[in-house]
Amino acid sequence: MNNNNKVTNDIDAIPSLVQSKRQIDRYNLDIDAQAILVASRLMAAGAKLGHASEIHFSRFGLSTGRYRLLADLEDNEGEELPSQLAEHLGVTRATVTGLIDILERDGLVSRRSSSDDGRQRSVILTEEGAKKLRQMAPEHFARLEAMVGLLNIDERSVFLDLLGRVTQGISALTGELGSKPKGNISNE
Amino acid sequence: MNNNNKVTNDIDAIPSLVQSKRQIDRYNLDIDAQAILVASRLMAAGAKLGHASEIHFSRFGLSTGRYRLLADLEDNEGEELPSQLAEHLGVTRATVTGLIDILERDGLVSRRSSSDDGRQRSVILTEEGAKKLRQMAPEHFARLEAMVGLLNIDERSVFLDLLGRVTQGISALTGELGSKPKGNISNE
DNA sequence: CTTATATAGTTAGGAACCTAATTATATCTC
DNA sequence: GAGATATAATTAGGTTCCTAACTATATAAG
Repeated sequence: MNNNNKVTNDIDAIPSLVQSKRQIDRYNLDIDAQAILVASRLMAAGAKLGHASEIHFSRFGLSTGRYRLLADLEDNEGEELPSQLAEHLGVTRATVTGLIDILERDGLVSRRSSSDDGRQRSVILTEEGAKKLRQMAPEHFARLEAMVGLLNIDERSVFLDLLGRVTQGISALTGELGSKPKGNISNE
Repeated sequence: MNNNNKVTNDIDAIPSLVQSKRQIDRYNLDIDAQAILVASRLMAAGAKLGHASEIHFSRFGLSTGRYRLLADLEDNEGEELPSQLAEHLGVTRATVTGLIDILERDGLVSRRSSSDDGRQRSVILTEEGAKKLRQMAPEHFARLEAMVGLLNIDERSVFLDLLGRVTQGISALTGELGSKPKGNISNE
């Protein structure tokens, strides 16, 4: 029952429609229970994916954030400023500093002071860092592809469309009540 | 350019299809770029939602985890064991202990030793905790509903179906290479 | 030129969640 | 009933990311 319990744990954590209904009914709110279910399921999925992602990257001695930093470096000729990395990854500069610290310690990137602007210290993908990316690519991408393997091509397009719109809607959580979501999303 | 920068940050962080293509092409892998895009977008959405959720609940003096614990208590007649809570929330018992500590400090729950089993200490939703849930319900659910407001009823069903299948696929990240995803998901 | 202000990166400290070890109680097995 | 084993909750310490404060350099205003 030990191992079994862990699996059950994940599955039981999936929010149900009856649960959503019950919560709404309790306060006599005029809310669509399925909408709440969508929100709850997306949160659960996001948390699950985040956790799985850390496990995935830990096999290569990386974390999700450190992999994303390396990949972004590779995508930019192997050299970027910390501020650019922060923007690309959608994290703060403070977080980038921490990611670089560990990657540098492990020899996957190095720091170089700029002569143009004494405040800047650009980050460089080392040969070892490039090798790491090369080595993990086949397994990494195969697993990502397998993850969406239960969806066919058309379904993937639909999913991207719907996910994009829900993602826009996330601002409803943080913005002013009753305001329309803003920001645009393209598939290119 | 200060405030503007923060908004741009989020938007730029959205992964693009060309980016996925470039990464796959670099290593001559036989992988569907759109599949990688789906995976990347879902990760980005999950992270964004997680962050927004914390901001949302902080308005009520709660965190996402602490709210979920209160809501689960309310859904179970206001009394549960920490181990049950851990299972329902999909977190470890250690995490539940930490959540309870703060909720108890704030007077929203209390702990009671069981006479049945001396190891158990059940958690009770206090009147103040119930009041907190009552007070936040209208705004909380209205915001959740608004979040999926860009999807009509049919689209919500489709999204739930597709999200469910992708969620099943997440095990491809953690499981053995080439193994089929397992576990079932119902909409009830 | 000097003072004020903006910007790049870092440091310090905090929140949320994790794993592993610990403590206390319960339940088997002989 | 005594010793081994299992279970409930907690504690200790680590990871990831955050905000806010700080340092150093660059730029603008007088």
